[in-house]
Amino acid sequence: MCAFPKSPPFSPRSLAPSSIFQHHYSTPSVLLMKFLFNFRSKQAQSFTLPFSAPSMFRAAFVEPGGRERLQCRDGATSIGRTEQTGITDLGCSREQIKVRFSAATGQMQVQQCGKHPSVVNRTLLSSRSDQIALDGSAGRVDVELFLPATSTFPHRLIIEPIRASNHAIPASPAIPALPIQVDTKSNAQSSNKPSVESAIVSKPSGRSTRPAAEPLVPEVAAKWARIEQDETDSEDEIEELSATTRSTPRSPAIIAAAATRAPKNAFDALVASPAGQKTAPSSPAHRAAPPFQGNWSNALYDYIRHPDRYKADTFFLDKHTMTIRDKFAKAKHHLLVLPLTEIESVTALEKMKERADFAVSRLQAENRNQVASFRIGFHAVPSMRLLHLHVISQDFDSAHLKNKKHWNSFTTAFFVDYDKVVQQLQNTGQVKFDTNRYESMLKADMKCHVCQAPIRTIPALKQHLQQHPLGPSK
DNA sequence: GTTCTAGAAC
DNA sequence: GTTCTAGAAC
Repeated sequence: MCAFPKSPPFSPRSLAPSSIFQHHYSTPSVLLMKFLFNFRSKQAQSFTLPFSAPSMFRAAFVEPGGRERLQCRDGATSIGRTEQTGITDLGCSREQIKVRFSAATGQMQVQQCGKHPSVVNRTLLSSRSDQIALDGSAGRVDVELFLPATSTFPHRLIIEPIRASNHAIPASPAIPALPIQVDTKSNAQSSNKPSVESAIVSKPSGRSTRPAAEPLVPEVAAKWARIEQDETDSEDEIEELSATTRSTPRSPAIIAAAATRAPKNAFDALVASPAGQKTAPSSPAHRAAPPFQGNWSNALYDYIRHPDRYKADTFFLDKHTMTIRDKFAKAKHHLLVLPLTEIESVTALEKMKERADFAVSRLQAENRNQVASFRIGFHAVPSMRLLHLHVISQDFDSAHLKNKKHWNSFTTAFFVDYDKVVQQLQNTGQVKFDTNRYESMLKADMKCHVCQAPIRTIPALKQHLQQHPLGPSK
C-alpha cells in the first residue's frame, strides 16, 4: 500500500464547499491531491412516502430479446439467467441482481449478486452485495447487467412499479406467447425462480397492448413537469422533490437516481433509447447543463457538485466516482473519471481505475470490439483543476482535436499511463512532474502514434490517421 | 480547457 | 491568393 506524504497541505474534511475554489491545485508538483467533497458520507438510504405506494413492480427486458416480463409483489426477486428472463448467456449469473420490493412502503432495493457489475439508473454496483435503494413510487428503474465482452452485452432491463388496481396480476403464471430461448446447458439450473409470487406475462404483440403510461404518483409527476419547464436551474426542484421522499442527507447517486425518474411515457422512452444513445434534449435526463459561470479551469468541480445537471454527460456514477464524457472529446470515446470523495490512499485511485477499466469494457462490448485500443492515464500538467483520469480511444477521430497541443498531450510522455503514476506514487509517496520539461513536449513536432511518421500539420494528421482507425494494436 | 485572429507559411 | 498556426483573451 502506498505511503502518502505524512503531512497533507490541508485537511480536506475541514473544507466547506465554498472554500474549495480558493484552494489552488499545485499542478506542477503534485498530481495527486487530497480532494474532498464527501457529500455521501453519512447518507442513509431510506424513504418516507407521503403518497400511496405501488403494490407491485414489473420488470421487462428491453435488450437484447425484449421478450419477457416479470410481475412481482412483495419480497425479493432474483433476476438473471433463467427461463423466465430468457437470458441464456453463461456470463450471466442465475442471480445476477436481486430486487427487493415492499408494497407497504414503495421502497425498492436493487442488489448486485452476480460476478459482473450492474448499473442502476447510472449508479454502478460494482461488486457483490452492492445495492441501491430507490423510491419505487417515482418511476421506472433502468438496469444494465454488464457481462463479459464476449457475451451478448449488455442485458438491459427496466423495472416499473405499478399499481395493482390498474394492472391486474394474473392468478397463475401465463404461458408466454412467444417461444423462450432456452439454454439447455442451464436448464437444470433454471428452477431457481423468483422467491416471491411472480408471473411471466406474454409479450405484447406491440406497444399498444401495454397499458398506457400514466403518472404513477401525480404529485411527483407534477413536480417533474414543472422541472422540465424550468429552463433556468433544476437543482432546487430536485432538492425539493428529494425532500418530499426522503428525510436523509442527499448524495449524488441518489440525486441522480431521483433525477432520472421520468413520469412521461417512461417505457416508450426507454425502449426508444438504447443504452448509450442520447434521446430528445427536452427530457430532464438529457437537457444540457447550464453554462458554467466560473473560471474555466474549475469547470470539473461543477460536475461533482451538481451531478444532476450533467445527467446527459454521465457515463455512470457511484459513491466514489463520477465518469463523464469529455465535453471536447479528442477521440471517438473520451471519458473522464472524477473522484467524488477524498483521495486519501491509493485504494481510491484504484477505484477510479476500476471505473476506467469498466468503461473500456463497456465501450468495447457496445461496439462489438470494433473500437480502437484505449489508454487510461493522466496529463502530467493538467489544465483543469480536480484530479481527472482520462479514458481515451486511440483513434483520435474527433473534430475537437484541432492543434498540436491537443495531439501531443495524448501521444507524448505528457500523457502518463495510470500504472506509471501509481508506480511512482508507491515508490516515492508522491507524484511529481517537471512542468517545463513536460510542457515543452506539447510543442514538439508531431508524429504518428502508431507508425511514428512525422506529420507537419493537423490536416495532414487527420488524413494520416485514416490509416490507423484502431490505433496501435491492442 | 476553448475561441478568435494576426500573421506566418505555402 | 488560401491554409494553418500559435498566442492572447477568456
